[in-house]
Amino acid sequence: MRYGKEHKAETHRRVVEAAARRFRRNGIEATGVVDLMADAGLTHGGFYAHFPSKEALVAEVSAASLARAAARWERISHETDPATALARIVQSYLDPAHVAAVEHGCVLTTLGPDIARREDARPAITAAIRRMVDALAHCLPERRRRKRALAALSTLVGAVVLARLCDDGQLAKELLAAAEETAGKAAAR
Amino acid sequence: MRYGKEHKAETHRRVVEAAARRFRRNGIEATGVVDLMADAGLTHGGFYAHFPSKEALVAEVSAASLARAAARWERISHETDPATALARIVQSYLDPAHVAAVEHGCVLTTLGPDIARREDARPAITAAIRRMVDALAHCLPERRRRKRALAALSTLVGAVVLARLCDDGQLAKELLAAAEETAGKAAAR
DNA sequence: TGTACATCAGTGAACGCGCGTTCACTGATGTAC
DNA sequence: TGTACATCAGTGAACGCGCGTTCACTGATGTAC
Repeated sequence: MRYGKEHKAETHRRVVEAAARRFRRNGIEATGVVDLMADAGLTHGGFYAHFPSKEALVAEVSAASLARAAARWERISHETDPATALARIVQSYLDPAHVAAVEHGCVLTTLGPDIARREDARPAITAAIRRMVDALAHCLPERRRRKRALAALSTLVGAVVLARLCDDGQLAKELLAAAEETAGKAAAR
Repeated sequence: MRYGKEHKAETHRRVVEAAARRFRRNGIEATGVVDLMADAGLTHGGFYAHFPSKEALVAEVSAASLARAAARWERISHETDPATALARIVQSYLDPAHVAAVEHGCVLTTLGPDIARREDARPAITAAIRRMVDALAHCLPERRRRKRALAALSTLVGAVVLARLCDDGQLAKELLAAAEETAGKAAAR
């Protein structure tokens, strides 16, 4: 079964993506190596040709997932005018449909407390948070822009965590709407 | 080993408290029944005289822990003048020392995404969130008080989740300070 | 007051199970001649 | 161009281990007489 040089990297990517979905939907500990390899169309034995351990996969998944999110925010914040960019970022983050799609949701809100306990995952996550704050700051007027960006990110993350905890869809929507107003209008002040 | 009537209830409370600490510090799945019973000074076999399953314990722990937090906020918001009450709630939630003490931290920030996946834990959590929002609203001036309370809670929760993810203590402090200003000054607007 | 018995919170061995990880093996393809 | 060999991504049986849960048992105390 020898393959071309792209092949292994491509498989690696597929496993990381399968893990990203499973971890977010079912939790990290509840996801077995067997499960996620099966999702990627493989058997479990091959796992250790790609990753030294499950912990290393967790670190890679969270780093890759957040780096992608940060890159998306950077793109939006540089390609459009500030006010539109901010609205796009905030609205897509707080979109109820996006909140419902846990398996594709931002890792900060789906795995946050869990990866905070894993020391080796944190450096890359910190870097991504910094990039996200900077992207938000880029959309804001100059006065106290950094402070506002930091607060806006907190509001976004908290609203999504809370909306997912709520049994009651009405309360969840209220939380998202209130957060959108607070984070979205940071620009108008 | 027959005991007085208070005894079993007291043991039950001790197990719930031990579990609350372990779950927050190490995560729910990483905490075994053996571990938390040992913390409470017992052996694992007795667990099922107190709880039908580990899942039931998880639901009880999160409900009890959040009910206590909600009750505290209600007490503060009714015992002091609105501005002081808001400042006390916000400052204690965002206190770096409190952020560091994961095992005593608010369940919304330590176990949030994890308990959002457990259907049977959510009704009690939703009720506690509602009480916390109402307590915050009680500290705010009348105009759009509910919306501000909802946004403030999101900001508090998000800031603590993010601060715990940050490798870098400086960035963590910035996040907390920015959140304090946004959530704390909701009253002054 | 003293004795016999019932109660039941807590014990600890045992269960089946799925976990993360290892490793000898397979076999399709790239490479050397 | 054709053949022999080396490579190595992926396979699947096997490992020890700790998990959640069950259950027959213990023995200190409350209760009945």
